Amino acid sequence: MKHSNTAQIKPPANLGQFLSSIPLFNACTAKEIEGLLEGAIAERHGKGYLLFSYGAEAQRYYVIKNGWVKLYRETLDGAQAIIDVLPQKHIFGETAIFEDNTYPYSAEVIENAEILSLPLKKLKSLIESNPKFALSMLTSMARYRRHQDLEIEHRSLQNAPQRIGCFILRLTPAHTDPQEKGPITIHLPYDKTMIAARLGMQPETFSRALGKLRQATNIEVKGSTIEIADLESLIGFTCSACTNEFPCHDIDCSSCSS
Amino acid sequence: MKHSNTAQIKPPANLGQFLSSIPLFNACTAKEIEGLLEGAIAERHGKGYLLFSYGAEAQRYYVIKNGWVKLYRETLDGAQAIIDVLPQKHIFGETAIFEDNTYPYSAEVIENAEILSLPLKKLKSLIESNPKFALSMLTSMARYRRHQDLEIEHRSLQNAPQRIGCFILRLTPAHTDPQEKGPITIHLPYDKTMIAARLGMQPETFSRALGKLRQATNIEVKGSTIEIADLESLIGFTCSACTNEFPCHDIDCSSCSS
DNA sequence: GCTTCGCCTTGACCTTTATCAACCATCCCT
DNA sequence: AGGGATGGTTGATAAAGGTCAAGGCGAAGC
Repeated sequence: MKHSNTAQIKPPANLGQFLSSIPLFNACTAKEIEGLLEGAIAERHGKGYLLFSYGAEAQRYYVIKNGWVKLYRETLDGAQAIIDVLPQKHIFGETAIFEDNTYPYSAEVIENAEILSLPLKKLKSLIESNPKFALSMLTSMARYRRHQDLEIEHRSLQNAPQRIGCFILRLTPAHTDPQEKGPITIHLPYDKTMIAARLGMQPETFSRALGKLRQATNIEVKGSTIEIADLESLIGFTCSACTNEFPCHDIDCSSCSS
Repeated sequence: MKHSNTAQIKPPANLGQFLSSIPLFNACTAKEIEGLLEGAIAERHGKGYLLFSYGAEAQRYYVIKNGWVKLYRETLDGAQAIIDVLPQKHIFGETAIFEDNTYPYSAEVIENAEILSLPLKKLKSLIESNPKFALSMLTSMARYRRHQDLEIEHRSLQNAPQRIGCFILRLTPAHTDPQEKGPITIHLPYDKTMIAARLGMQPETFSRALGKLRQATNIEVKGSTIEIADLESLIGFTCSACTNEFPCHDIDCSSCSS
């Protein structure tokens, strides 16, 4: 295999600072962070690396330092359902605590990534000992829930070009003003095929739908670079089939746990 | 309007016992239950009664004593996205605590229902003061998350007849043996139109898809009564496009909060 | 009894998306 | 430069589901 499962150990450094920068751990003391980090492992993985499989026994949860990870499940005949595709700073695998200590989905690296893995045991004891942290955790889960609700909504109300438009809009910088005039340039963060799967459509449909979107909203597509000439037009086309107003940015899911 | 928004006050009685029977509150002491119930209101509402609207300020959360409630959001032009349809013993509206104290969806009664509403304040202080309860809450949210993940999966992998089949299977008693031979009779719990919306399809599609399902699996449909002659056949047809094995029953979502 | 209304079904037609197949572009490797 | 991945696009066709319009049917009301 080309994108084989390369994994290298990297000397842990500054991990505490990194963890603290994640909203879920915002309120943790230095001591607590230190506790969470006991037994931490930081690794670099190539595209295609399987972090864990659905149903496997869970001892660790994961934090993305950079890169992208997809969460999915698959049927007996190999069809995959993409549950989510996560960017840096996201946490995943931690819900195994609340199940029977097995992972409720599989997780695979889709863009070369640095991944931190931490013992679930420490997380669990922090939840149990610090009510404030439990509340953070709840807040984080509630955020994620809302993010998933939105996903369901998109699948029922938006068509393919609109789902792509929405995906693109959520890639614009978080502080973008809907009235913004000048052209905005964004880069697709991973393969188009993967984006298609993430949005619940076939690659062919994605390609064609992107074409329609281009025609309808004057965006320019060059490979994985997209230039939005007229933001308002894109918003008008996309968000008319959604219950949220523009600067939704996943309802700020930057602080989600998953 | 025919199904107008009737609401009657009902003398609260035995509410404590009812609350304790809900998994989320299982571990609560009698005293804690009593605290939660301070300011409780039990009401009966007719079909169509709007409990609260998306974005409204939230002071209370709700528990379904019986009947059915739909959670949804809508676009400016009136299209609704059904987020979920909840049966008795479910809790909803409680996530407002973790947002900005507004409801993240609208909630409407769809079958005459008895609904209990409780002050969010008391819930919040219980979470903060009792780490065990916070953990119950987390467990409950994690369950719900899984339930929503499954929903997304169904929408990407199952076609209309399969989604209906899955819906029917989840209505069979929880202890049903997949090998069960004798015919099983179930009743659709609410309008077919509503089920269609819940499953993300049009009423016409539902009607036709139910026809296909009937042909494919030898179920018998008479109004809202369905007789499953051959359970294995129904399972085979339905669950082949799903990552779960049969007795999924929403991964026992009886203990979800929403 | 008849009427009415809400709910459900059916038919005809159209749009959207999936599927199958071929082809192109790019990058990488040697 | 050539060969082979990989990823993306395009065309033809089919299937699934949505839309519009009409009609059936049963429960509730008169």
